[in-house]
Amino acid sequence: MATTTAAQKRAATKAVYDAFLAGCPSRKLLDRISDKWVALVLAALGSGPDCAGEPRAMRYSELARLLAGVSQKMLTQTLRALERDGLITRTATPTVPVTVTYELTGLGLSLHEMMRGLKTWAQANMDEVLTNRSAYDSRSR
Amino acid sequence: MATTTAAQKRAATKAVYDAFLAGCPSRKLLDRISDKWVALVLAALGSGPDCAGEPRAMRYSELARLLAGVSQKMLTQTLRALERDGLITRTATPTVPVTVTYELTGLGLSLHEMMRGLKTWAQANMDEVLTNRSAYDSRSR
DNA sequence: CAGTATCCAGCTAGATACTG
DNA sequence: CAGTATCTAGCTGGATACTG
Repeated sequence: MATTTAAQKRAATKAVYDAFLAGCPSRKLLDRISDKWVALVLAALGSGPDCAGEPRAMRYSELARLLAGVSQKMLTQTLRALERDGLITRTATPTVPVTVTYELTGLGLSLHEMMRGLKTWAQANMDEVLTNRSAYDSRSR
Repeated sequence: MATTTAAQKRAATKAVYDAFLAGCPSRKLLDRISDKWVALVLAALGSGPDCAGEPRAMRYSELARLLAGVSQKMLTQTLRALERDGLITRTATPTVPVTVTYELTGLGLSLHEMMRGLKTWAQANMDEVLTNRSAYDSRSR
């Protein structure tokens, strides 16, 4: 039926695109790293407090103190998610009271490196974006 | 007063960290690109429908058709945000009815290149993440 | 110390309807 | 064709309180 061809084409396109989205590794990656606290935990474990040091293990309370403003709920949730993905390891030492440390895995370290590339782009270009933004705003107002 | 020193220290740390967060270019970049439709529009304008072609201008309706599932509201909102940031240009041709095309700027193209690096990491490593994820789930259940 | 459990306010995405 | 306007349901994140 020639009259349904166009509609069929569009449906096919949508199906392909939906599948692309659902399976897209980039989308999954973005979903993970775009989380505010994920990025910060990664930065903390990967580069220390000032984002300029060495990767090192940190305790739960140390992270909580460093990421000022994070709620316990979000910190725990974030750490669990990263552990689940194999990006960090959780180590509990049965002292009294218990001591728990978190550390980047090789995979987590690799992700951290990738995010430094992102950081480089941001430092090089976000000023221009911000300039464009305020120029646009003053024009339309 | 020596008794307030610890509290003062923590308050100072928090203040520094809050300032770091507010001004951090990386944070602003993440806020922009983590948006689902931003990433998709960038990919569409930068690499064509199949993410493998050349950067080219596209019409509003063409984008709407390609990004199957996007609402008019979100598409318009996304395009406005990208235009505001100087990442794409909007060109309206006064035909009847009006024709509007969107195209990446140099800055937008540069961002698109950066995101291809992210895509590379995702394609190389997300499989491992997904494996870890299901292993973790089957362990704890 | 290192969490877990619960509740709720705020924002946002999407559906829907309308227009120059 | 390319939008704008409005409404609302659902999710997310934070505050709070409790615990092995």
